[in-house]
Amino acid sequence: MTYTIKDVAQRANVSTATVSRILNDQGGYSEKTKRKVLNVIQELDYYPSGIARGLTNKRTDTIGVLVPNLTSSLITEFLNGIESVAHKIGSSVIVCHTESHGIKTMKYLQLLHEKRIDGLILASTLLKKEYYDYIVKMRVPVVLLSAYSEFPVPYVTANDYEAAYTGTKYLIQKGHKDIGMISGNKEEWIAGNLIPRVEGFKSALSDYNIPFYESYIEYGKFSIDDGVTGLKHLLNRVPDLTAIFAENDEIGMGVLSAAYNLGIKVPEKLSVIGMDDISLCKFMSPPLTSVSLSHNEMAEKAANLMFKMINSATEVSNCILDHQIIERLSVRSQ
Amino acid sequence: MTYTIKDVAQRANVSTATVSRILNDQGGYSEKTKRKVLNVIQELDYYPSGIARGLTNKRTDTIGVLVPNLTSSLITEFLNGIESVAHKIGSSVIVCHTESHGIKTMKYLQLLHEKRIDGLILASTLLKKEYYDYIVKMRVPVVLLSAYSEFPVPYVTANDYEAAYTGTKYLIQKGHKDIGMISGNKEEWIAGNLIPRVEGFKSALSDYNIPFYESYIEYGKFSIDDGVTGLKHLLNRVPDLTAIFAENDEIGMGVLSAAYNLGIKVPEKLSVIGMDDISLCKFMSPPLTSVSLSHNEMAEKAANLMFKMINSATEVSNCILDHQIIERLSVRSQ
DNA sequence: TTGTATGCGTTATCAG
DNA sequence: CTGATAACGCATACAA
Repeated sequence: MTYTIKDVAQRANVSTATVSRILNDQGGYSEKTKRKVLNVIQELDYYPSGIARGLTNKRTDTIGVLVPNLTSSLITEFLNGIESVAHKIGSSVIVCHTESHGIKTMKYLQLLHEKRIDGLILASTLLKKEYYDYIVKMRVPVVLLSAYSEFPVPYVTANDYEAAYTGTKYLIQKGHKDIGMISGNKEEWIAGNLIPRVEGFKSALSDYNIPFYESYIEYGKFSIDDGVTGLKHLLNRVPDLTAIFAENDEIGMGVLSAAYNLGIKVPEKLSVIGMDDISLCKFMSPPLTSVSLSHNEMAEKAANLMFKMINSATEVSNCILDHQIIERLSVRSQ
Repeated sequence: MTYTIKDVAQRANVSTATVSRILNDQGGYSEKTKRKVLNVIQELDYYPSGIARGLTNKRTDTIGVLVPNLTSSLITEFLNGIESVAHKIGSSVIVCHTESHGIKTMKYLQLLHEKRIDGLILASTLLKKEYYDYIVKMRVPVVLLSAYSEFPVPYVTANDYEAAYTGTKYLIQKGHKDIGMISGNKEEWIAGNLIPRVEGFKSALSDYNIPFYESYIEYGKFSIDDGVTGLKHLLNRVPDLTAIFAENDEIGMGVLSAAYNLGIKVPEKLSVIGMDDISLCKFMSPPLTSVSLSHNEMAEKAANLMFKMINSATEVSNCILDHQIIERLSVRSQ
């Protein structure tokens, strides 16, 4: 038997209104009745129904988080950060694994709509027009995490262009001239980012008068596997690369792995740098140098932004975070 | 403006009852009215309120998943599997990151109770009496994933004892005699598992007449960091170990990392085997040999079990899954 | 300080 | 086949 506010009211000889007031600290009751009611609540081990509450309050204390991938460390670190601030604020998070599928994403959006979530975070996902249209109809605050959009939706992200520039420059200053890049999905980057990382890579090369060839870039997806196949392809095309700029750490890990299996010593024969600085980097062999985009901060900022929007309905500004090179052992001077 | 069933009913000149019937495919209406109503629904882009529905149906199509850790790959792979079957069934999952804290766990249990979730999965978490008591009061189906309990709660787990035995035996048959083990939290294992992995380790040693010393075991937690500090401590105590049996892959990864930084070649100087076979194993340098516990299957089995319980309220049986050694390159013959 | 009554958006039980 | 209407569990405006 699970009790209702009525049960509590009856046992305490008060009205449900009074119980409700006490439950919500609204004032307007004597200390005595408060104690009486609180006692009954304890006795019955009564917990108010969140759904009934949601029905009247139009607020479910639940948010949705859309992620394209649950096996990516970056994403789960995002999830971690979001969950943390949500819990602090008293909200729960529903995880929605979209697998980058348009259809699954739409289905999830509808589901979240039915569940009447208070807010929504899209992590590392490209905001298609279809999604955007639906979201405005839902009328819930949204924020983009690690993504950018032309649509008027607040985002929290890094300056991918500059970060990639910095990373590439780092390699150059270490004396590397033959630098390959393994990038993720081309279209997704172009659409979902302010300026893609590849551009930063190219700019750095150009600024330091290093010739650039399209064949030095390998496009794939964003997973570890893409790092391993990426390296192989790249090395087939241009064997004398001395350094690899990996679009993200998962790809970087793939490169490390492929290099190991190919018998290519890192960093002796090949330097590798990644991006994001996920927590696994430092445990790689060798530890992976990476451009940190302070994604922990990013996730928390995004979540805080969203809750702010939920509470004040005020439009908020975007946020572009800083980056920083974390030197480890996967890069050496040429 | 977000529409209600009333709006739909009015526009279609029918009663809300009829709309509801059509919405739920209950029959008892003409094709004509069905089309009419469906049209209006499309026009308005109406989606029924899940919370209102939940209030009457006493079913929220939402489950809770308690995880002790969101940065562990094993856990997120569990989450991945659970989310996948939940979504197939039309349920959403609320992630609850307990951080192994008793207090946070209780808070989460209460929260989930308020949210009136349909079911609950505890992943890799020790079911304390306090939790158990609360859960029976909640009256929701629970299943333990990768854990065991004396309380009458169904669980889906591996035979940790045998798996560890097999892993150790594998090392022994490769000619190793000086094998160290890095284990997780001692108390948690004893309480949360049928027979802890350490016991399998000891039994194998004993069966093959290899003397066992307590100093060969290092206890820590379950993270990568524990693997790196674990190896250091172990090597301090007994420097001529030729192999390490890591209680799980995260620890194994830590061992690999520490070995690299210590200049100890794996597998030439030190063999390492992990457990769980998380997807990162094959990308390590060297690729980490591991005892696979088919945790993908485990997660899905647990989720399916829980949904079965939700739907039929029938008590279900436990499930103990098989294991298998996945040979890679981190172990070599002595 | 407290209680009554109504609404929140559905579903379900009755009648018709 | 269809329509009132009463729940579901809570919050709140309005009375008292």
